[in-house]
Amino acid sequence: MKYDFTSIEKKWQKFWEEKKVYRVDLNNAKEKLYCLVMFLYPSADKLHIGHWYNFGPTDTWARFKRLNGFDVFEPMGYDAFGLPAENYAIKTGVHPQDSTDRNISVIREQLKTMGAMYDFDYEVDTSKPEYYKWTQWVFLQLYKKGLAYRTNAPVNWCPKDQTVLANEQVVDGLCERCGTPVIRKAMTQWFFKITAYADKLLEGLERIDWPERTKLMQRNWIGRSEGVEIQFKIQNSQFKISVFTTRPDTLFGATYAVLAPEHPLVQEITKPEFKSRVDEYVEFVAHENEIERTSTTKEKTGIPTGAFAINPINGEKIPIWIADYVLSTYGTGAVMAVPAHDERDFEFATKYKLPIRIVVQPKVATGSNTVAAEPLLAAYVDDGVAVNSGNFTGQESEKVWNGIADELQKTGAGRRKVNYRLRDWLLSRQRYWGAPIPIIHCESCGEVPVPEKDLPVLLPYDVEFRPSGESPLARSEKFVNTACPKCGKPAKRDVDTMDTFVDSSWYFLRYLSPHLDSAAFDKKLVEKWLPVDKYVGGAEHATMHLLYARFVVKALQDAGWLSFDEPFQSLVHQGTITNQGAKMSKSRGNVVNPDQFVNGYGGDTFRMFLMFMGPYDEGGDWSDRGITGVFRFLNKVYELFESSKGAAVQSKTEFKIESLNESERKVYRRLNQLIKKVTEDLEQFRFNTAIAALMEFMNDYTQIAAGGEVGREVQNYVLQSFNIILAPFAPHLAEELNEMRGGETSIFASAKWVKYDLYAIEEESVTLVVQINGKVRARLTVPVNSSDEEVKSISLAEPNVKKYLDGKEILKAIVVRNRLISFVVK
RNA sequence: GCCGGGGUGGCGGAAUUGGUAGACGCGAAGGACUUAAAAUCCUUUGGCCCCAAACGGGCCGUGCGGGUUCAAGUCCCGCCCUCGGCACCA
Repeated sequence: MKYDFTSIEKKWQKFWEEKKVYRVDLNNAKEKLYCLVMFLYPSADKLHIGHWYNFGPTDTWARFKRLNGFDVFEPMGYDAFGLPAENYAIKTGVHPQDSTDRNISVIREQLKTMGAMYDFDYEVDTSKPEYYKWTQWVFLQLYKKGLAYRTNAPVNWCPKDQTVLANEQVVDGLCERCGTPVIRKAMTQWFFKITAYADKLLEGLERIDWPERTKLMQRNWIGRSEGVEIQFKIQNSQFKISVFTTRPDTLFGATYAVLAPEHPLVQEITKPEFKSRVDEYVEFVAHENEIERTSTTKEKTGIPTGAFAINPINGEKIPIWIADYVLSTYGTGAVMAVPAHDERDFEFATKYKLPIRIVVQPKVATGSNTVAAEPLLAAYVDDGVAVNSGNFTGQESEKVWNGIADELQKTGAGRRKVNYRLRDWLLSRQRYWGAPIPIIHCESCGEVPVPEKDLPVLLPYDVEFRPSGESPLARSEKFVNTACPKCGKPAKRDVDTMDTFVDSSWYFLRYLSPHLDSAAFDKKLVEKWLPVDKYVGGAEHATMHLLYARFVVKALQDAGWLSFDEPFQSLVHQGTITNQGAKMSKSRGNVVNPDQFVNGYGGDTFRMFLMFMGPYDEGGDWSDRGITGVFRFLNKVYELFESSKGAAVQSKTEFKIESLNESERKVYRRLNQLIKKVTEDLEQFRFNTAIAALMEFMNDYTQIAAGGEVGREVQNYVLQSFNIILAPFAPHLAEELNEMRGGETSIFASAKWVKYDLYAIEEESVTLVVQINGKVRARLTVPVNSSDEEVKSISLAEPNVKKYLDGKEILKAIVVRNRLISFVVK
């Protein structure tokens, strides 16, 4: 019989589903293990290679854990709300709900061909009222804690599509869909106060097992910086400007101050004779688009206001400018400019001929490190010794930093302050396909949250969702008009929907009880199963989903709903699979469809090939070259089992190595080495080397066994063990082979991972090299753990060694046990 | 510009963390089986060289240039290329 992967895979998929092999008793599990992949975005009706690459290997790890006795919960679901479905609808007229439902039913069938342990009774679908009712509930919990608020803020606006865009839809300042430069527009928007958790989000990173680079990205994104907020009085004015600086030690070097053009004080302080030019400039900046405004290569522009600020440290009068390089959204929206010690200020001061004063000199002023007298060629931004700094002159930067901060604090002109780069999370979308925000606006009561008993606020099906600049829901009279829950008078619903990242920031809580209709999640189960033990997904979510989910969990903990504050204890990123160097995407037309490989080689071969390609976290450029290697391997395995059909499934599991003949001993040793290798590699997601080891073993085993010296008992033991360690990689095939050998149930229900015999692993002899002055001159085979003296005398007897030692004096001989001997000669 | 990952045969990639570079697989070449092809199996396969030949020996070789060491893909210094993230965050 040939390896008929098509019927084998169908057969076992059906078996698993019917027998509910992967059903976990969530309440009574003893060794819980929650293994999670980032759920699917069903914007297209097909899985692509990236999904397989994410899900397949993760399932292999999960199966490995299951065989090791864990109660593994491995769910799958759909992140079904979102723009792609809506855009598709706008283009084709197919309602997003219809296209999403259709896509999901196709995808679900495709998922089954992967042979993962998903229990489809535990699916979640974020676009279903039974799910988003609880997304709305989550919103209300945050709202109650004062963590959701509405305010007027600048958002990304695409003038062509007449719609607001999510940040992630703005690529290099352009609208992702039509390529039009995005502009900023002030609109009243909903925010989550994620900045209130900045320090907690930083602190939590210390306690979780995540890739360092991901933690670093989050740290950078949060961007904590310690500094001082300093008040500058304004000459002849009751106003003050407040600036944030991380370099109070350079305060004596401040030669001007700058406000962001949007700063509220601009209108107040501008001198009448400067007003028309200032207004003109503010108008000009407002019309700059995102690329122009944020480009670092663009020349900075600015204009004086005619007003002057008083430097609180020395009473000096400095001009106040407005300039586009100061952001209104960070710190106080105003800076003190120290051109000698800040690159941006230096560039600006040089351009506008503003004074530059050196107040820090390098500690050791030697060579190129010397800061020469003016004119400076570049800003000196490092620490050093203060100069031109009043009483502080001569002190080191750090001392000056604290000295000036203390003095400002004493005089009330400043205070130490921590600032963050992180902004609050803008969660409202003027879009149709999302969860409605459960808020009602009442003329007499104002903003009123929808009472929890009235959830869900249903998303109406029959809505004109083509974009026109206002929320599509605003056009649905039926939706908008309601009664105020407080006073009963006519009121209007909030017409915005939530960012899909809200949906995905709590779904891992819902999986355990997806059909529960009395709560968002089953508290008892969540306490038992969370945090997620292993979370696997793309690194592109490092500063979005992975940050949002951490925030929501922390907020829910503070609201008393959870007892833990980190959702994902351990995180792994799969690498990205590219095609001809570019990310696979529909718009590039370079998406590779996995079906052709599933049909041509089978799901087992395909998932195994993806694991064999290279290190899991590196991904790589797609090529199907090599898939035949894995296919051949599985064929060989199949044929080997086929040829020994009828051998007992129950076999001896341990042998005394002394009682075996030479071939058997070799096989037994190789097998135990293999088990050790695969066990260690799987633990660390090193699938490629584990598979290479499986192949090596097969090669060696068939060769040794061909000698005919390997007895039946040992053969049985080898097949039995080999099949178990193969099972996580090729689950369908393993089931079939197990059945061939008389197994009566699923191998995943009956078998246990094989323990290796440390004693059996040790080799009897090793090959070691002889080096003379660093060059390899001979290789010898000696008994393992031979003594240094033995090794030395054996190597000295080698002809080639003799040749090179002839007439030389041995200065040193270094022996590395079981590795090498190295002679140093003269 | 800043931060992080990575450069190893024709290709995907191994290498116990300083100790036999190129495991495993693909591809290629030659051979066996076959009327033929496919499939399968066997042999060879980093480059150059010495020898009549060897399953013998030598030299070079892990992006480039230096260094440390008995020994460097691995450590140090200085560059180049590439991928990812951030990008006027004061």
